[in-house]
Amino acid sequence: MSSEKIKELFKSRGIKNTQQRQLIYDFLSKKNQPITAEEIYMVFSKKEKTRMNLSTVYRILDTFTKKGLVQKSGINIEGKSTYEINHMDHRHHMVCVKCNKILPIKGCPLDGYESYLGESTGFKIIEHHLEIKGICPDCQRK
Amino acid sequence: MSSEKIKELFKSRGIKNTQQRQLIYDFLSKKNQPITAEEIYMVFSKKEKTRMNLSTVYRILDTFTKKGLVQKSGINIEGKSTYEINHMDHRHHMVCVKCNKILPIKGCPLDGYESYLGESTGFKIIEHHLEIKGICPDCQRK
DNA sequence: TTCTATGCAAAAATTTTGCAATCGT
DNA sequence: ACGATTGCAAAATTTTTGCATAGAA
Repeated sequence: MSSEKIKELFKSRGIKNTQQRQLIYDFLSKKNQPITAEEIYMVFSKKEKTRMNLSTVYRILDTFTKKGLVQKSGINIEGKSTYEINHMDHRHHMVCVKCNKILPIKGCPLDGYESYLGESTGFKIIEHHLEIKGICPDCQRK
Repeated sequence: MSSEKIKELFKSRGIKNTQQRQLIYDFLSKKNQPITAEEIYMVFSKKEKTRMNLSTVYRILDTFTKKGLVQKSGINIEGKSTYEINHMDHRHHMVCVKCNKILPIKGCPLDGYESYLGESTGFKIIEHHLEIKGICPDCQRK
């Protein structure tokens, strides 16, 4: 997504277009994985050209979350919260218990099941949350 | 589960049977829902008869997790990690967001899917965790 | 220009740790 | 009695906040 497109997206949501917000949004949309605020901070604080404070990262993630651009993921990495782009399409992940690598899963295995469950139990289902843990191919070889 | 049964369970896992561990295990198995360390602490620190320190709660949860009795849930409540009993029989629940009623689900909707996922990605899948939220029939009528 | 966002430093909140006292076997 | 567990206080870590400055509309 181009810088101009992101700017438009921000405008449509009433988010002021700042350099830091551009950078974080762009980064998250490319990352496509739950990531901690600190990881984001590390990426940018190392670069000479960008000014980026950890507080700012937290504040921007908070803003994005409130505006629905980002969501706090259920996954914690070393005790830190993680965030990810809020794909309009519902998505799940696998987490490697050894290296904490996160892999998105294509599609949702509960598609269809939810409506079946709702009908058979009378529950009005609002959302679900699925976490799959395992060992990734790399760590299996070690 | 009786105090004696819990004691046996501890013994079988090499966990020393202390008063605090009994209390926490008993509480968690009845609670049957993700809960924060602080919530557990609050429950017991208010009672005259029990001594229970927040550090102890964290340490016990850590011990239980390592021994497989408890698992850290993916869900964070107000920025705090949550923990829940690790049921040996693989089971899922629906939680009513209005009255917190919990309804077990028959069967696991991911049966079969896990092996498919493992094969197609090379991940060695260890476990999964599913939470379904909705509004129960009773609360829909209100 | 005006209002908001950022950086910085400090505070608040959560989780972990060291050590002496206590408890369980 | 011995080693493990707990309470307490303090440290470490993560997240939030106040305020002056810089930046966007």
